[in-house]
Amino acid sequence: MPDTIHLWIIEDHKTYGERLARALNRIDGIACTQRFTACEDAFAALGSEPVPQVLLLDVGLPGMNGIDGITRLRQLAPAAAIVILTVFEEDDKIFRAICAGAAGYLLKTSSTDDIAAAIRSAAAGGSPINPHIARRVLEMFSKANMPQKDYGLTPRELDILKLLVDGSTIKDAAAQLGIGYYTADEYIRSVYVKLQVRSRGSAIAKAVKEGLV
Amino acid sequence: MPDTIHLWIIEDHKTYGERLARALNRIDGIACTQRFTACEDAFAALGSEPVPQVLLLDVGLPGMNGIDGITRLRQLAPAAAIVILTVFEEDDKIFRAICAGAAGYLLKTSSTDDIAAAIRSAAAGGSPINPHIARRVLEMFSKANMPQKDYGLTPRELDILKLLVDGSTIKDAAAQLGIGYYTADEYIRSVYVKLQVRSRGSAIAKAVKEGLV
DNA sequence: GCACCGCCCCCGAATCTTCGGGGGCGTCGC
DNA sequence: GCGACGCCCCCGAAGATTCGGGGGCGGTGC
Repeated sequence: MPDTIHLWIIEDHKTYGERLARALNRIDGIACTQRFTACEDAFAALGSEPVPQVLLLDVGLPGMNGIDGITRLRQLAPAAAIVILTVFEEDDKIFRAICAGAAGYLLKTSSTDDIAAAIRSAAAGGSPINPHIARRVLEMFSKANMPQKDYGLTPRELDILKLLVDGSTIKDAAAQLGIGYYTADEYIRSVYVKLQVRSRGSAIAKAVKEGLV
Repeated sequence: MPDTIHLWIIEDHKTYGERLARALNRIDGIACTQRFTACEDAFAALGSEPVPQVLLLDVGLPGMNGIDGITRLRQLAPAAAIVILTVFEEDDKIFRAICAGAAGYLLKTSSTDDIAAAIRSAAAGGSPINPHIARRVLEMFSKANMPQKDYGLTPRELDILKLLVDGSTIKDAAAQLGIGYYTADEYIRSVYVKLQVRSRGSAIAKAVKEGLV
């Protein structure tokens, strides 16, 4: 890594931001070229200053809520990797920050060295995540995709279900599968029983929600 | 951390596994007490041996596919943190490993020190993830939750749509909202136009898929 | 004033869905 | 051989849905 990484810090807690900037500047290969105490200031600067590779952001409180700040920053500087540095570790905050496009999530308990390493990997296209946070993310991830219940649907039943989800009528679906209308109807009824629903609509909703298709 | 972390390694590449075990054993606070070349061997050992805190697993190839291996290991040793150590970085593999309950994901390009640090944070309840992989996970995450398109549905239209997704008929939905059947029908038609679908089924599927409800 | 839009209501006819029955064929395991 | 099960087919009647029309009320903005 011959080039130094240009870094901006957005941090409303003034003394912490200052100390962090000084500490990081002492490290080889990292140059903190700007420091702000509010997202809005950074928006303005993005118009005139060269865009940094990495943006360290405290999704704290000031004015604009941090999440929207990420969104705006991403619009203004798509190339910059936005790394969150905060004290919060609520699932919801983490979740929304990630959805808004954060490229990393650190806790303020991290050491300067950890932060420096994180900045480097963010600049290299990685996503440094505090293991604690990562555990949360992974849990959310698997929770969101776990309920892969097995309803014992047969292949044919799944075929029909897929077609229904795609918007076919029973008639259409039967035609596409090359079977008779009544046969298709039969399968659908069986699907209803197995999914414990009593209508096409609920079956489709359940199928999509639980990723059966 | 006064106690040493008990570690098992499951790695089909014999010499790599041996070297890694030796290297890790030289590190303070880590003891690799078992080493296997196939998941099945580990299953057996879990019956008689004390369960390790951390399980380093190469989701490579032998016999059982690695993903199912994770699932089984989680059943047999729910307390153990399973950390994947592999050369693969395809989205699908990563995704499924995480869904199966992996607590970490490292690449074999990692240094021994990195691996040791990862083992420590896994034992402490964290989820060490290679920043490269983390980026992938975060992208999957935000991609899965981004397409929050705005179809310009009115509040009333959304009400009806929600009820449809929950399995109501138009009549039921109308009753629940305290409006007439024909009015409900009206809204539904409008939803169809806005979502560009032509049937209840597709509307429900689209609504669920895109998280409009 | 007038257009536009959200909200509310109505009708009829064609079509689709649901659910109660009825049947048959082939394969697998006991 | 017999049951269980997947797959295939059929009927009819009650009810739901879709789509083509029709109407009205109140608010917002030009």
